[in-house]
Amino acid sequence: MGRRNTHTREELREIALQAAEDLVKAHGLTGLSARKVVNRIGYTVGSLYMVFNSIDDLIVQMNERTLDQLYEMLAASVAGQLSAATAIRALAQTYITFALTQTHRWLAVYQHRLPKGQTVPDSFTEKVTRMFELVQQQLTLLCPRRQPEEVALAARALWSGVHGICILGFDQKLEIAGGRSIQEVTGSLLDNYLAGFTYLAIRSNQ
Amino acid sequence: MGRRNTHTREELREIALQAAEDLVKAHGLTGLSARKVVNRIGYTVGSLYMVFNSIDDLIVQMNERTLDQLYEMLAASVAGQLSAATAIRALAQTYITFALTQTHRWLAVYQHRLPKGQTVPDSFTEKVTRMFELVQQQLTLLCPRRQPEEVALAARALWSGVHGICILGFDQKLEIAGGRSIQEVTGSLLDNYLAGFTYLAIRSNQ
DNA sequence: ACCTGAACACCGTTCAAGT
DNA sequence: ACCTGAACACCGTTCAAGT
Repeated sequence: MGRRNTHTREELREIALQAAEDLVKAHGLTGLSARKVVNRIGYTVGSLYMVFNSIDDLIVQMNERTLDQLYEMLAASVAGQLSAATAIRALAQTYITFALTQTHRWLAVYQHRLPKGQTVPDSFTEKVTRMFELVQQQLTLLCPRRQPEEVALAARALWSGVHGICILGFDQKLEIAGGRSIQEVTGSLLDNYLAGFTYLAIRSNQ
Repeated sequence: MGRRNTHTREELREIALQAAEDLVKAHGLTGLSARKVVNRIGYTVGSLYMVFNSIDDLIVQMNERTLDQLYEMLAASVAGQLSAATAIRALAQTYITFALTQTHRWLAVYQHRLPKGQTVPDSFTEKVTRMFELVQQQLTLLCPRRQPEEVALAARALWSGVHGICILGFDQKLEIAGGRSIQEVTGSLLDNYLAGFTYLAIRSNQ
């Protein structure tokens, strides 16, 4: 026993995070445990604590990777758009598609909660902020004469709205009981919010 | 040991749910466990399974009580309002206040997820639907000429939006990084969405 | 019929002991 | 320095045994 050195610390971190991701993909955050992760990579429980402070630390790092991948897809979906209006709709559609196809990984980002006193690292918060800024940029293009603070507020309202629709959509809380699809509800949110946002902008300039 | 009969089945269920609620109030859903619940009420683990099918069953029943109380407060806040517009704002404010004051109980409703194949009972879904209908009623009063399906869609979009803002607001995901208060973001959502919803209604009637 | 408490298969985390 | 595996204090769930 002891001292195998088949992997560097960084390699160990990498394969552990990959194993964690696979477990979450297959069974959700509930299906993840320290022992299951190390079983997958041929180590024992103790070794996990050479690379991670706790199982929560591992989960946060796994979730940061999910946020990275989500951001890449969002950024890519904006790139090809001709107008700010279509770009915002593309962002929403990409977010929904990610939530629909990577449901377990996406849910894990929001489901996981750190114990009492702990807070998520700055790197995590930055990745969330980046997403809001992507929306904010397009809203600025849509209404260039609006105050930046108003646009920042709008980006948060709109993006939280899309997120809320996705969250409730998966909890059988939307579809059931005469409910509508996530796409339809998001369409209503974007149509009416953006109409209001641009209309009120015109009014305030008169 | 055995056969104390100090409580009826219904009383046992009641004090167990109350103990669970107290634990969640104090420490969140993570602070809840079958053993902690029975410790609080002077029983042993096994007895819990006389009244509940599983710990998830207990949590679902506890969450239904939270939804009941939330609904009562929402319904009460609408009662005193003079217009549909102020009623909708009152609903949002009551929802936010509930989330801010009963954070742990409110979070537990959305945080808890049933294992793989299981679904939440119909009684649970109905309690969620009731909330949407409260908003839907006011939107119907606000725009009486709109198709009922459009109003239903709007209620879901608007309410999911408010919910999303609350959820992200507590995950340090809104406030941090030049963020705004939950109240401000909700204000932006309501102002712009309702402006768009009523404006587009006028346009379509011209 | 009601309730216990031991048993089982799990957790996360720590750490002396081995190489 | 790296890694193990036993130990500890927890889980949820079951069920024979007691009253």
